[in-house]
Amino acid sequence: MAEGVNIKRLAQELNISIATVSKALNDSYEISLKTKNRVWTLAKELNYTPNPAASNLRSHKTKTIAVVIPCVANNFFSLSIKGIEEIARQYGYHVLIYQTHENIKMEIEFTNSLLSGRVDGILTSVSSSEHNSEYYKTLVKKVPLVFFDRVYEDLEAVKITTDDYDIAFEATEHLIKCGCKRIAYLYGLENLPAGKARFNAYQDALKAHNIALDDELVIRYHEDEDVNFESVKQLLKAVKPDALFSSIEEFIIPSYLACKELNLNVPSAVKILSFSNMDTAKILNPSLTTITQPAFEIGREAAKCLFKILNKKELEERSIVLKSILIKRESTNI
Amino acid sequence: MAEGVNIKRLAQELNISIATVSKALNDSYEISLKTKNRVWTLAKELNYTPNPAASNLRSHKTKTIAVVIPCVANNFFSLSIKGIEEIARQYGYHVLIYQTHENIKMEIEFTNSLLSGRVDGILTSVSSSEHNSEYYKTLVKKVPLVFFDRVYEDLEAVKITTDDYDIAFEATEHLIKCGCKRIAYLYGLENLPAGKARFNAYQDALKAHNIALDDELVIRYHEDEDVNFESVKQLLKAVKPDALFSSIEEFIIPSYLACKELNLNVPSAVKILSFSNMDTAKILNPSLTTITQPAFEIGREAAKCLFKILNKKELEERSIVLKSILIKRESTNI
DNA sequence: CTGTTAGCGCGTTCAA
DNA sequence: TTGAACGCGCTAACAG
Repeated sequence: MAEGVNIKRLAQELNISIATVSKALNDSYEISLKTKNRVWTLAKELNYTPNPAASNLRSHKTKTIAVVIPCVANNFFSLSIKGIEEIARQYGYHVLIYQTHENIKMEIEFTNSLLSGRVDGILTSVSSSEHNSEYYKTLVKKVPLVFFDRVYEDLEAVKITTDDYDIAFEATEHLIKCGCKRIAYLYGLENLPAGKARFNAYQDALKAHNIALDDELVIRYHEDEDVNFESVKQLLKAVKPDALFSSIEEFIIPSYLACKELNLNVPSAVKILSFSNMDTAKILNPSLTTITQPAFEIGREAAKCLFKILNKKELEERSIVLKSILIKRESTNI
Repeated sequence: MAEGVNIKRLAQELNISIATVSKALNDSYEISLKTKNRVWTLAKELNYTPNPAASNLRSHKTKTIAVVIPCVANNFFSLSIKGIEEIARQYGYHVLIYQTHENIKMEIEFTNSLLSGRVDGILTSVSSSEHNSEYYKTLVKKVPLVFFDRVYEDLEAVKITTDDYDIAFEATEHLIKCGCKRIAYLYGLENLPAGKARFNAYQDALKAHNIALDDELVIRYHEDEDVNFESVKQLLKAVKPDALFSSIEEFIIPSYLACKELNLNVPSAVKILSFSNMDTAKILNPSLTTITQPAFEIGREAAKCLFKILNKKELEERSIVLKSILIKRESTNI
């Protein structure tokens, strides 16, 4: 029934011009309420839906935004998408998803493919593999773009991030107050501001409490999860830390499994603290303390900013920083 | 640089007609290799990308598919999307995401909004809130549509599902062999074939082992997680089961928390077994046995089927059933 | 308030 | 082998 119903057809049936129908459907002030009503009722009757391609071609508006992220199968990003989608619906927008898998080439390829007018704007959380701000420097001039969570420091752009430094500092202090002296750091997102801020906060907190830094206590994320497992195991055996501060949730599983294999009780022998948006972290109580980023809110804020830009509204801030939450666990409580 | 580059521009620069450029770009047999090469090189030079709206308007092909699911912030669905995206990329397709939040009205609204030619095809996992096969009965005739995981039984359509009955039977038997006699069932997806199959398998397995069914051992999923927590707690207190078979992963957290609150050791006092795609389930070893659905593969298969349909290729099967895996845990091993 | 006209960028006749 | 012309469905100027 909806097949082949276009404004031309509506115009014919109502004996008015195509332009009038178009204006009526867009609720233009030029059209009388009476005519509008006639058009609207017939449109509903015939189940008319505008052809998006035609309207886009003419108006240069796609009613579509793109989300370019490393991966959807990740608690943080899937929650962000949920937030983005919610806002997009409010504005009647559609949401395209692109996963880069931390591959900078795909990131560029996808983003370029969006430049031909497929979307009105883009939300991006950059890949951690390489630094690529030159590319984005020219890109932000071509298309409305909002960065969220994973951003580049040296880039003039609209950014939604979290208080990585502050919360990591607080978390480190928490471990110290729990009596930990040899806190290992599982370093992720090295190439990004978020990763660096977390690591700096860890170091600064140790210094502030007169605890010597020790390079041996730091291990770096590897994309092969077996390697991470081995690294953590090696660390636990060789350096004997009393806590593991995991800066990304990908380190949680190898941490637990390594402790288990070495018969190290969590949290009495080794405490584990991690950035994480896993719901299941609740079950790991009392052994896991988590830093939870407001992923859903980040998605919402990022989308809101983008729509402000699209609607040419003034942004109060070009950079918004949301607060994370440190969820302490029973036995690690002070 | 890519701004305003269209076939008209290419035609002008090369002193040939627009039509020739169009044909050359589409590698038409009518055009000489020499001309094609001239066009292709210039196109690359000027960074030409075709306008998707225009080409869609003309050709009725959008190079876009939609995924309509209850929620992305869910281990199963986010993995499915990952699989879908991977296949879509291979075909040069774009992926739109719509979350219904188990709301049948949104499901219909979204799906209808896609009928005006915004996408070439749809992948759907239906909402569990209500039965709605009448709607889909007419829909499948209008647009290429593949159902995955959550489907309607009484619907002639292409479906990708998993072996819910078999695996739930195997899981129940596993619990029985571990010595459990009073296995509680946490019932989710009641309105869907998957949910019913799991429950039937549970009952049939008990019968096969001459264990009496007991309605008191069954509780049903409620969307308010506090209610679920209370239900499980109540169940544990009043009926004293020796195992909880959770048919959806949403029951895992309330199950653990309830056991904890009642000081019931898992798995020695109560065993927990659940459908789940959580990576972190690994940590819960030895207390949790999981049934893991091949979410990623389901996404891939569903997408593959859809593209076969779009390319008018013959489908070998209109219904594909993939195998789930029962991951047994140490202490519950036989 | 309503209608006429002219494209948006592309693909597909059909004629040369 | 190429090109001129038309139209997909809609919106935006401009007339009336």
